[in-house]
Amino acid sequence: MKLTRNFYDRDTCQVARNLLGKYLVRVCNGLTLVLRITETEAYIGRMDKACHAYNYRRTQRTETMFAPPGTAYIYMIYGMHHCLNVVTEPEGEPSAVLIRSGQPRGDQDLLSRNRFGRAPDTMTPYQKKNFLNGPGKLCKALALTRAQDGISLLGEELFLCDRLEDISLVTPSEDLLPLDIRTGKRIGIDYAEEAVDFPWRYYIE
DNA sequence: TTCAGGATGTACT
DNA sequence: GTACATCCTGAAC
Repeated sequence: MKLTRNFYDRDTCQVARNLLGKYLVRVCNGLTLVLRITETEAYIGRMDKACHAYNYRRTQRTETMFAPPGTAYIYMIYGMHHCLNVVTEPEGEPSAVLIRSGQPRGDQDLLSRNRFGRAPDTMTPYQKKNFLNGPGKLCKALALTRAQDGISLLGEELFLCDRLEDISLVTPSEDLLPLDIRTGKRIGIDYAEEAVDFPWRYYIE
C-alpha cells in the first residue's frame, strides 16, 4: 500500500531503515516513473550538526523540514543538483531522510531520457552502472526540482509504496528476498564535527 | 579503476 | 565572501 503519514511520523533513523526496498513513484505528465530505494541517510535537526536545520535553525530553505511528516524536502546543492528528502517526525521537529540511490523498476524510458537525454537501449555500460546511484542523479531522472519542494508524499504526484502491485506492476521475486541492511557514516558531511561519525547511512547490497 | 579538478547558484555569515 | 547532504570529465595507472 501507499505509505501513510504514520509511516513518516516516527524516529528518523527507523524511517530511513524502513525506506530501504520501498518504491518511490513519480507521476509526471500522466507517466509513471518508479525506482526501488537502496540507500538513505537520516538527518535530525534537534541534535545533528550535519542537518540544515541543526538546533532548529529556521530559514526559508529549512522551513520545509518543519512541515508535517510525509512532506518532500527538495533543495539545490552545489549550484546544479537537487536532493530529495522525506520529512519525518511530528510537525515542528525538523528532520528528514535523504534518498541517496535506487534501482529502476517498470518502464525505464522516461527515467533514461530525463537522466541522459537518450533511450534506455542506447545507454552505455558506464551509464547503466551510474544510473540512479546518487541523490542528484536520482532527482534528475525523476525530474524533481525545487518546484516540488514542500509537496505532500500522500498525494498522487509523488509518493512511496511497498508493493509494485499498488501501481499495477508486478513485484519481481528478487525484491521479495530478505534485505541485507548495512549501515555506515554519512557521505559528504566532513564539516559536521562529532556528527560525522553517526552511523546514519543505510543501504542494501 | 581511481583521482583531481571544475562546474555552478543559493543560502547564509 | 565562503561553503555546500554532488556529478562529470579526463588523465594516470
